[in-house]
Amino acid sequence: MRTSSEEDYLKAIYALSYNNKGASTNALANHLNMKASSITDMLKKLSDKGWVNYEKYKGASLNVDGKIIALSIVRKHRLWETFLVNKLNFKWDEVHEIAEQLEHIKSNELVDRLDDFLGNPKFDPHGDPIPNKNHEITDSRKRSYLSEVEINKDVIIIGVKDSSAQLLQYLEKENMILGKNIIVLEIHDFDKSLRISINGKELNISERVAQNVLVQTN
Amino acid sequence: MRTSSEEDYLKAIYALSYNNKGASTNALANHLNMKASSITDMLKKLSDKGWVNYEKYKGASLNVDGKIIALSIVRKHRLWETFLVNKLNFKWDEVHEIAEQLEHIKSNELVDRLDDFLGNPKFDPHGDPIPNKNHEITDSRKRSYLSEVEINKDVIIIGVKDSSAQLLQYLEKENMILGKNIIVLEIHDFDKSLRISINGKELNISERVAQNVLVQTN
DNA sequence: ACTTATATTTAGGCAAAACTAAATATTTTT
DNA sequence: AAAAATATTTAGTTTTGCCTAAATATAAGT
Repeated sequence: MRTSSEEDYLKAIYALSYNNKGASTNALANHLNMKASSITDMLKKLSDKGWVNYEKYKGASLNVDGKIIALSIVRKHRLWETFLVNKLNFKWDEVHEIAEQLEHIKSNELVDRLDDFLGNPKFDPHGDPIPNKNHEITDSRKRSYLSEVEINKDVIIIGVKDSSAQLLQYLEKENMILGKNIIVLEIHDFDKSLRISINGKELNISERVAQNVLVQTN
Repeated sequence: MRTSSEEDYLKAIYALSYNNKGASTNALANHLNMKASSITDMLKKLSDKGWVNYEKYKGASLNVDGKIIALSIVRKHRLWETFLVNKLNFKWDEVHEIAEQLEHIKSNELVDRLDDFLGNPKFDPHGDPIPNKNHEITDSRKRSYLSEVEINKDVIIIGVKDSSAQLLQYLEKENMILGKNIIVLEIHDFDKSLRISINGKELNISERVAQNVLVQTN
């Protein structure tokens, strides 16, 4: 058995682990809004429970069992977000907090039935891929952040990195919503801000925003 | 703000309070599977928070604020059970545990949207009335337990008292499911067991079972 | 009414999960 | 390579919500 808190840590380690690298204590503390000492405590515990590889001063990474748990939480989170948007008509910037609670509900039967009820969706309302029953993510789309797209390439918005309500509301206001086509027209040297074309209109956005918008490039 | 644990206590006090009487420490301990000393601790806390009237050695009752909270939890529990049965095709004996978790999800918006999504149901799959947005229960049906029904009266199953999986499975096996008509043919003196007619067939059931089956008598 | 039984409370303790402050490692800068 | 800055861990504390054991209050039986 495991607690919601443990699940949150596993999910955070998963989120912060790029290309086989683990997550540092400070990065986790920052991500989870906690003090570093609390992270150290929990990493020891998760290591004892056999879900995490942890070595003093060297951060933590998920082992096979830990990754399965993390992916099952991600799966639940994204399925519930899909439910909230597709069935209960929430907007995509309103669902994160609720899904943070729902992802901890324990019942495999429930998750699988919810999956079927939603029509086994492959992506959630933010464009993120939903792991399947076997904890596999299959996302064949080539994706990158808008800040890294080459000029004049036609791309489609498929998600965001930071799913804070502030960012989502900003994007909504500028009509930069899921599925929209974007062309990067110019990158200004002095601040790396972008001039983009969307809906036939031109628009300037900051580097910060571009770094948080996920696009499909093929 | 309040914890899931506090919500469980308020719900338990509500469940054990008949005709303006409160709930005793021991009754609560039994209902919640905890020790009496734990109950005393929490009753003091709930009293300090202004949700419960508590006097030493005299048990606890809900005040107006506490009752509103309890009813909002009951409302969530019953709406989620309805969702699980009506939308995800669970059977009525499989949903209690999951609903015990879901009832603690915090979001008024979510509850109200769920209510609408389900078509504003008045009763849950066990036949219990669902409190409305304003925490009012309106159940005009005349109800009693099967053990108290007069002989030869035609009644309809509308719920159960003890919603344990064992009882629900027993009822399902005997085809005593929600909405079925029943006539009590005879009450055996020596053990108060009942001979009833259901689906045109005759059947014997124990007093214990009859005491747990809720029926509509008008 | 007094004794016994039952119910409830008090007192003290424990584990989980967070914290602060101090100590120690590691990394970066000069 | 030493000093300074940053990151991490250790040690000790707090709160929540439960527990056990002992003390006390209430209820029941004779």
